[in-house]
Amino acid sequence: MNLPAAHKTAKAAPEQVLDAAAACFMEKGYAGTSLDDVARHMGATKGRIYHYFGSKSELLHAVRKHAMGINFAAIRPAYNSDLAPVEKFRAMAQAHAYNMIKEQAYQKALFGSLHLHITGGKNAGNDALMQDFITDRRAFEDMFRDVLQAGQESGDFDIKTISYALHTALTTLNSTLYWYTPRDGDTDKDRRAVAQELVEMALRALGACHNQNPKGNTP
Amino acid sequence: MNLPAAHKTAKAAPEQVLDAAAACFMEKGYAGTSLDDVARHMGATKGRIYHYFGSKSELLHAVRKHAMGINFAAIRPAYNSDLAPVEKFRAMAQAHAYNMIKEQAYQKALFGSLHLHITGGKNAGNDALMQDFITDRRAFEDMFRDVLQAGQESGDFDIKTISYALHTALTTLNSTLYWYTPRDGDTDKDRRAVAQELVEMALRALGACHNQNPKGNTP
DNA sequence: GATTGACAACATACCCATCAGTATGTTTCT
DNA sequence: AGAAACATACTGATGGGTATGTTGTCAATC
Repeated sequence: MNLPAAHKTAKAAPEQVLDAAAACFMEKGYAGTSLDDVARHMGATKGRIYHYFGSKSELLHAVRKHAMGINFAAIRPAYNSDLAPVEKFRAMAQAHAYNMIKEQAYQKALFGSLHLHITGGKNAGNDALMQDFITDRRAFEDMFRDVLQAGQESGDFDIKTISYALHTALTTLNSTLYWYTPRDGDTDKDRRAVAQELVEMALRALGACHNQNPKGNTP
Repeated sequence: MNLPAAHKTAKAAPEQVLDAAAACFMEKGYAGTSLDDVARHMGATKGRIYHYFGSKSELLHAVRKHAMGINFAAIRPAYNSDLAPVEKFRAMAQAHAYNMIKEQAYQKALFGSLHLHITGGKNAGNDALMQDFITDRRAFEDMFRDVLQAGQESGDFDIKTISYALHTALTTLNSTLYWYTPRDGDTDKDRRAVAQELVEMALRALGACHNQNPKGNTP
């Protein structure tokens, strides 16, 4: 009822807050970021934030939710396809690895929070919200787990312990978050190439030696 | 000159502070940890901390230094050996992966800080201290890089981009920090077995397919 | 079509708890 | 006695949260 007409709407206001929060959480971590920081990052004040989000932890949760939404959307098409395990994994992995490169802000904010939960216990925000997020994360991992399991049973993968293999593969695909610095002149093609190399290594780690990828995949 | 005699010295006082700091930084992150938290964790007060360390960031730096010292000590024997590239990598990787499991507190504190630097820029502590740490970290990575390069040139590894392969391998070996929860009944043997599975996957990711490890390594 | 009023969408100003750092004791050993 | 090894008490600044003010927009009414 109060859409800013059709002036020159850059982006919806709540999403601007989310973007600013993601950027700040990425740069300085959740605890290290003040709401004044977030507000300053978008040229506003705290009033703007509290108008849309009830608290700091709620804002974090919204950022995480947004990030997870992106992640699910990225791999779902491949997951729902009827490809064979190895090829399905390749498609999902490629989409995910590429996604990690492209949405660094949200993903780093998410992983920073995730890291603290795993390691610490009951910190970093409301517990109910955190639990909800853990459930999402679990569902996401299970999509990959399914494919690994299917591939193991069909003999296409050579996996010893599913859990270890799953974490290793996902960690590999996520690894760009920890070392890839976005260049100013990097094209979409570059990013896809990086993702593809990671996918190849992940596939080899899973023991899927018997496939030469035909150079082009999931165009 | 002031060693606490030979009473029942559990541990040197400064190291107690380091341990407490590492534990707190692991649980709640650097920014999320107050020095009162650290003090409370060892049943003392801030006076104790400031008696040995000049500031919070200096304390963080000491924790990182300590962690890096452990890391170097873990892989140096294998690095200085005259093993062939693949076997040298296996030995280094095994030692490192095991080390990550055993020294979780220091390592998580270290990686939390590392993560913020990579992603953020000039935060999380004094910049000179941070630069010193980055140098250490670089030197550590280079030890693995050397072995990868040697293995690539000798044809023992099948690596496309050294940098990507290096990060993938290290990330895999570090990955336990993000998912392995130390059980109460886990023996040293268990930990070594987990490490070994990761090493095998890392080796396969590096294209070192042509070796069946003879079940026992670096005893 | 001008007026009004109600509400969204913020900004400003303020409150209070927390926290890094300091200044000053107090104890214990040598 | 003097210094190491702390504890206690305090300070200034920061930050999450709140309370209140201000502005623009739209819809009903006149």
